[in-house]
Amino acid sequence: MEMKEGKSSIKKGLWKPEEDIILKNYVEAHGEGNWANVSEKSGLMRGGKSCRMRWKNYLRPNIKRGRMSDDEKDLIIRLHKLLGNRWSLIAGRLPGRTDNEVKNYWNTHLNKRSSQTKTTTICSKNKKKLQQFPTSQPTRCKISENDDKRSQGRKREDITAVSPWIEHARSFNFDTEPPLFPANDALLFTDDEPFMPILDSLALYEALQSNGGEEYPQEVAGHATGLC
DNA sequence: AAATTACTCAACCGCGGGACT
DNA sequence: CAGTCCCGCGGTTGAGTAATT
Repeated sequence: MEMKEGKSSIKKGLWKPEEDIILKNYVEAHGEGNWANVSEKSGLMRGGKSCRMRWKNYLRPNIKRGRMSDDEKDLIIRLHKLLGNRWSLIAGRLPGRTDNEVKNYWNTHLNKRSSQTKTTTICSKNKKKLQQFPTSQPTRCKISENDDKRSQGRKREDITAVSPWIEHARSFNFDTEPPLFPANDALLFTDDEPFMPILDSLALYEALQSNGGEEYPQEVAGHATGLC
């Protein structure tokens, strides 16, 4: 897996304007996809993933850059409360914004803010960080030794370590026990809760409805209302 | 003015999953 | 069915820069 990108000839680091032009021209000529071949065929010495990421987060048409509007902030907060860290889902509701941008924005602006006001919705990973660096700022600190140790042995198992809420979720029987929907959705979801597929479409529906009810797929609304 | 600290965000990495052979 | 390839996601890093001392 990812063998091709392990080659030493693959260039890394910030993209230069001329590389952007090459990639943009190539994608506009050949379309998106088949990223693995892009570097080879376009002459870029970049990995497929890097090309895809650059296109998706920066070069793609209709990318909206700059400050988040209040509406966007509000929607991010609302959707994050409901969906958790599913940035691509959240970004999908924000025209012109990318998952990376939403994720960065959350981590740098909103997470900081919420950690100041909320005490019960710190995700398990951040808990660890906060214990390590007892400030309200969850972003990285310049303690490179810790950083190195942190980056080593970074594995999925660490992330998916069983926590009490997962155990709780596992014990929840959706077949016989449909979830209740309190008026205050904060009671239903916290950052510490797992993704519950059965609630996903409803969560989106509710989030969007209370945000002015912009367009959403019919089947989502139907699914959601069907549950209610 | 220089050094240090804090912050932002583009980019990288590892992984899971679907498609294909 | 198993192996491989590719795509996309989410977590994390680190360079660049702003703010502070």
